[in-house]
Amino acid sequence: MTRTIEFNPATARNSALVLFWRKGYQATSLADLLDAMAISRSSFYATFVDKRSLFLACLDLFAQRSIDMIAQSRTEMPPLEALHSFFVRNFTAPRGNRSQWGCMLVNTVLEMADVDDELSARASTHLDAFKAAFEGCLIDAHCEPKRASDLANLLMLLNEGVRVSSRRNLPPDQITAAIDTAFRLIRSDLGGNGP
Amino acid sequence: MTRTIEFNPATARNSALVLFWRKGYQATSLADLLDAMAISRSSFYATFVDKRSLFLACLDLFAQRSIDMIAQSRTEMPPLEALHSFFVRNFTAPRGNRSQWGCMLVNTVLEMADVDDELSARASTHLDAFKAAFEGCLIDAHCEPKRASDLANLLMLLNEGVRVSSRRNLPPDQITAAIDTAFRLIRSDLGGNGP
DNA sequence: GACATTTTGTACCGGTCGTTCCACTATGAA
DNA sequence: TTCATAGTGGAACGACCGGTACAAAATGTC
Repeated sequence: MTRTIEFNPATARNSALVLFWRKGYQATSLADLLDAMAISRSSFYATFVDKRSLFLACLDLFAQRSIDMIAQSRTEMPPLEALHSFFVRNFTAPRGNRSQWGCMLVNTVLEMADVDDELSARASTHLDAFKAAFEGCLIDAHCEPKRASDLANLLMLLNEGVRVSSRRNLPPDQITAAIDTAFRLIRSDLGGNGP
Repeated sequence: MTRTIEFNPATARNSALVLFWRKGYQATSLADLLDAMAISRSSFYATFVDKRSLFLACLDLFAQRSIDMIAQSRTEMPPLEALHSFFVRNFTAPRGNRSQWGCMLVNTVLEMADVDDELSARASTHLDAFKAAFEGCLIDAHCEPKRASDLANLLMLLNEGVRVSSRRNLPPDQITAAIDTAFRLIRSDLGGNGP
């Protein structure tokens, strides 16, 4: 007896995304993918072309979701709190242990640098959107443009660092503490030298 | 005509280190290694056991060299300047474009998380030594133990972030500027709230 | 020159990789 | 009932993987 309903491509793609996110491109075999997506080899190629194309689609999907996450935080609370909560939420487990998988974009940049320029560059381009989002929040918080750009770059370093640290099985409070310290420094800088 | 002198294992291992550093474990094939090390397949297995063992040796070697780098900076200038220069030097090209390869430990943590626990954990353990070194510098700079630990954790995030950013082909001054901003904030925090 | 040692070149192993192909089966509409 | 569509299962592909085996060649020592 086989499945009686057509499989849902979006659901299958999402299963693939999770696998790529956790294990990266190279370590994820086709067998792993088919198993997780619960579709046959034939359906896979008919629907997603090939492994590489699917990975690119997942990369784009991941980026879009992440940016949406920042945008939503931004509608729910003051800009600086939104930023802070984005950082904390990213490695404080919401469901499962997603928080220990880091950021698929960061993972891909590192895995594919000097291996596959297109994949690495695509991930890096998506990361640029993060900087823009950070900068937007800072502008909203009445930060001068020059300093907003500076701090946004710093927040990028911080974000990438958090994504690395979250894959290291460190005591969680160690990272939250570091994030809190960073935001305390930033706030005091903004408060003390504001216009 | 073949080589007339025995190959130098240390030199060969160093060539392997560079390759692993740039391309990671999985993307580096045995053929790549033999080519870079300029030795035959037979000599490889006779001397380095297998690919995995060689990688572990390279990982340890990389960690030792990095820690030595911090220690040396620390003997050459005041502790806070030593820290700052460590950060800047790590992605300002000293020779070749080594600075664009990031940190082999960070690369390995990400590549091997959820793929090979032993390799990932070993890299992560080596990273712990960085935190200790950072903390030591801060203590030397007359920082209270509690705050030294806090700031060391923050510097770890910053360091990991720099190592990711350095693989992204960004304008270099963008990263230096972010590092400078971070150290400005830290200095002002230390100066304003010192004992 | 003879010998043991070291290194090389090469062929080969079993396994896995991503991909293609095709006969088969279930489904839904006419 | 017939027919097109959608999905399955599995065999087979060629390429490459890390690792082994072994005879030939170069080397240093006596």
